[in-house]
Amino acid sequence: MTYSASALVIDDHPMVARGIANFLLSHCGFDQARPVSNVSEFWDALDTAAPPSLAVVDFWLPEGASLSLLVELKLRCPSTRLLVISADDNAAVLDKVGIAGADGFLHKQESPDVFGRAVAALLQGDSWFQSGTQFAGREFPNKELPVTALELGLTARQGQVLAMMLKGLPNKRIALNLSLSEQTVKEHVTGILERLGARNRIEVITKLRGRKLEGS
Amino acid sequence: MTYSASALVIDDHPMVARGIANFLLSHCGFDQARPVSNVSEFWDALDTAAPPSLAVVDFWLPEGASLSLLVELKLRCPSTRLLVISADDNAAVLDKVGIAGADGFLHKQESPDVFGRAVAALLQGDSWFQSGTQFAGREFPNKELPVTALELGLTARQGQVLAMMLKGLPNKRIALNLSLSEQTVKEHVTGILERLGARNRIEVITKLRGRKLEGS
DNA sequence: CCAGACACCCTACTCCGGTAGGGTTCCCTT
DNA sequence: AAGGGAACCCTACCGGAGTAGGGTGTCTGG
Repeated sequence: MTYSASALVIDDHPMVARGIANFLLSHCGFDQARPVSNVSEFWDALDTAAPPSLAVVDFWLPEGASLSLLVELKLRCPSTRLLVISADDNAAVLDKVGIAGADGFLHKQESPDVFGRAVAALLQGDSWFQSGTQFAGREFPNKELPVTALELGLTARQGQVLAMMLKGLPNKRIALNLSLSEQTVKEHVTGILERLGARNRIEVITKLRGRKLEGS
Repeated sequence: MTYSASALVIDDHPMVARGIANFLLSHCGFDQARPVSNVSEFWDALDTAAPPSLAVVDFWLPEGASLSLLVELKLRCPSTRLLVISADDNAAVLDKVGIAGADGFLHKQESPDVFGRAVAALLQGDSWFQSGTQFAGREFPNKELPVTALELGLTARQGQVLAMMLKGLPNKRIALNLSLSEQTVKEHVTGILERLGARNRIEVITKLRGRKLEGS
């Protein structure tokens, strides 16, 4: 279980990032754990080293950058496991995080023990969404909270296409609705899949579980 | 709009069925509308005549027969439009009805005017789910109410396959999980599609919108 | 005892979804 | 002026999904 594991930890409070990084080194068998405290530092770190096995991301980054960061990260380092931490126990947060491609979610005030188990689970390829219930779990009443296309790092057009994908429309129908060629729709779909880190439209649909997008 | 339209109306209270049938004849341009008040009568009527353009089905039939009746009907007469009526405004009802393949849903106490518009919408190929919001609408909080495979007229095996389909698993994976050949899975899938009146798995997923089945 | 339903397997085919790799236009920023 | 990104179009290809049409064995109810 203690392979060679590297981590990148981002939290806008440097001490927190540092603390987590140290914990990973001393208690989780990581041989590398770099703490950063802002987004550009984060990308720098990514560019100057091999993709880490784990990224720990604070949800409340300035300007709400975390969601797009998650998406972007999943895109650039598909193999990196994503653990999101937040001081906030809002179900909506957890929900959005799941959509954006995180592999796990934890409250900051969680005990080190739990933290360690979550990390272990992620490294093994499992998910960890607080209390072990996959974010599809029933205690999150799925309030149809709208997710904006922008939050997911999508273009406006991709957002329109995604909205129809979620209704279950096939490419041909979407093309008709938007007066496009089927091929163009396919390209938008490909873009969406890439962004959301899904392998096909079914994964997208099950991830977003019948949620609605901004512009209806 | 007033083609030759025929209807079959089932309600366990004969007077209600009769009243609706008359309304269809006098106000909706139907040239045939047969009221029946129990299930066997219903199937008899179906066997002895061409599939009607519209079926009006009371949700509260004895023994909760309406759900399986809907599924069965959709299977035997795919072209028949299905309007479900209920005295009950429980969101769960509306939800289940949508799953079972109904094209529209109405409260019994709805005004004749609305009733007429709903019927017209259905005959045009549209859906009608109370207040025009497609049953995907936001005012139904989607309580993850479990639907049993049996309620949908599925076999146990089909239920297992469906559960995995809803998680977004491809046939190959389902086959592995159940130790089956991919082909066998395909056949179960085909059976499910037939039953639920869907054209592909995506329609199934969007219809059931991430709900859970009985046996996990 | 036999019909029918169910579960299981097979080959062969079609169609749609998604990828790859070409191209044009518009617009925005450098 | 030049580059980049987004939107749009095309052909060609591959793999998964779903259908068609064959087959086997088991169990259950008339």
